[in-house]
Amino acid sequence: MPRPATGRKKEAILDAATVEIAAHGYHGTTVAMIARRAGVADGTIYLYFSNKEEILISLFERAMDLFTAQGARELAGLPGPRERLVRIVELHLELVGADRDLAIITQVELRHSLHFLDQLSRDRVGAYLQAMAAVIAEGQACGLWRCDLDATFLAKAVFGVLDEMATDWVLSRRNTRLQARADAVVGFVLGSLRPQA
Amino acid sequence: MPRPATGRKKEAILDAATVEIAAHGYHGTTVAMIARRAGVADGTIYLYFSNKEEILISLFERAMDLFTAQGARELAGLPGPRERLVRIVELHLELVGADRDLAIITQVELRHSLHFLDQLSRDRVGAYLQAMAAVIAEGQACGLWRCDLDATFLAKAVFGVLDEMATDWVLSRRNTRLQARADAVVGFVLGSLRPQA
DNA sequence: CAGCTTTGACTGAATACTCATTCATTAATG
DNA sequence: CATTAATGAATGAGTATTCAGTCAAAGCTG
Repeated sequence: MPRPATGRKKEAILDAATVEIAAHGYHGTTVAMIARRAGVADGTIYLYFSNKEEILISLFERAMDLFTAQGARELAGLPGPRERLVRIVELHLELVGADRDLAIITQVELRHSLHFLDQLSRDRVGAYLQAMAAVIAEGQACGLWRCDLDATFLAKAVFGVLDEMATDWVLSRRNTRLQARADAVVGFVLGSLRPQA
Repeated sequence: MPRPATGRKKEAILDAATVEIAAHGYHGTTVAMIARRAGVADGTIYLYFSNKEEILISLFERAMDLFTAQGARELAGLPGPRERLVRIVELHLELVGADRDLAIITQVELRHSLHFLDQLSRDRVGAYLQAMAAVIAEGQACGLWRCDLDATFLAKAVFGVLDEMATDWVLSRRNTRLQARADAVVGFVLGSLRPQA
């Protein structure tokens, strides 16, 4: 191997790790398996990642960066909180549903240990929840949605629904598309936010 | 120690495993750690469980049996679907919130591998979801709740909300009680089920 | 440009562990 | 005594990580 564009290997390692970890789980995947699939030597992994766990973290961060980038881009143009929330729901299901291997990792493998989940939750997912809560608060402020429940609470509830749909899809063997549930979820969520009678 | 009441040790091992796994995670807990806390020898564990994973499974099944037993008992006396669903929400939060160590295991540690989660999901959690869907379908049948969404879907959505609240509580460091969120969750869930305007 | 030097990305066998599981032995019991 | 629960040291399989060495390319020099 001469001196090929550095950075290609890092991507190759992350791609290989996604496939292997989705198939065998984090603990069932050895560093050697990832190296083999990526077409690099075991040691090469350690030129790009300081340890096995960092591969998993990088995987998640790469995915989350794409997610938030696309989210920010798409939401910018939308006029009201209703349109934005609907788009958030659609995007969530669309992006998680786009790559089953990655979905297995985000919905199952990443929920490893308290310490791990705690850290992820606090950082990236926390920001996502806050963004959702802001949209909901806006809808509350203009009288569109119920105000008897806290926007942060409502955001968590909506996230819970989305997350459960995603996990259910990952675990279901049938060959459905996650996106197909978007209408039902939108119906549920908008229903739940209507002002109380 | 030769022949003391058999069965006590099994419980002791499960209790010890709950504490250790909650503190260090499943993979961070060694069989020796569980044995030490339970006050038995390493080998004794294998008189009661065929391997380490079976300890985790037994743990979950013991908890789930208590859960469904109490659920069945409490729901029997309630007149309508509304009362039953409210009680399901309250019980879910009450029982998960009653033991933080156990909650760490059900909300975090058990979600380890696809294979594992898949199996649990299909069996015990599947039965729980079906019971909830039955209550919702009943409410739909008597015109109490919206009929434009499938009862099975609605049950999953409600479960998602409950599960997210539980996970959020487990990860939050503040010393709140999970039960304290019951009113908000009930408000959200009943709101989401109202018939569409 | 032709030889020479330097570089550092890459390799993969060897290391240095950790732990689940076993089983020969011990001791309580009826 | 015979039986059997219980023990815990020994085993050995499995694997993350290291590191001494390789070699293609880039830089240097006259």
